[in-house]
Amino acid sequence: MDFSPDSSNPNLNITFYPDNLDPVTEFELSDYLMLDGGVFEEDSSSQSIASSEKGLGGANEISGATSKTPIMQTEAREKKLEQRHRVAFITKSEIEVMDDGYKWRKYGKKPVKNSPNPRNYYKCSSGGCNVKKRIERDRDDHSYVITTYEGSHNHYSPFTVYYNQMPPNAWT
DNA sequence: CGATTTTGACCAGCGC
DNA sequence: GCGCTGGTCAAAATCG
Repeated sequence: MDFSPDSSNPNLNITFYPDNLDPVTEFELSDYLMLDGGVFEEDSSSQSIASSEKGLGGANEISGATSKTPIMQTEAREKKLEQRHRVAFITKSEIEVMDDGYKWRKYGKKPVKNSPNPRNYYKCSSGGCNVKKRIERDRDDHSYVITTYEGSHNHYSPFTVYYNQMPPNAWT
């Protein structure tokens, strides 16, 4: 709420969603890793999240997801969290809250140990959809933002809907 | 006026 | 059993 989606967030754009990333996007995906907690059934939906639903996977190089990732630690606690699709992104951006097309409602904030930065908890506010999202800044580089999605949406992103309804060249 | 953020309290799991 | 940590809830406040 401390930011207006229009003026102060030039990087949050619809163009960010479709297949090809728009050059306009100000932040760069420096690193992204996918953590899938041992799901009961070979649920490939977690992968589709990374590739299609996020629209980022496509041509992205999964450049060594180990370069700078304190997240790897959390992998340990991953084991106890079963059946939870988790996708973690490390994004370089000044703005932590990125508009991925869904409506997120913040439901909590916590100070992180070993970090001066708080961590924010969001939930998808669409009816019946209980996807969670966790946003936190890197404690070393304040310019990096760690975003973790948990679960899969029951519905399409509003942006995706628009995209599907629009003629192929409506984005130029 | 409805929806969303804020913030502290509450709760559960884990380690010692 | 106790205390710590991370995660969630809920009531009040705020925004559009």
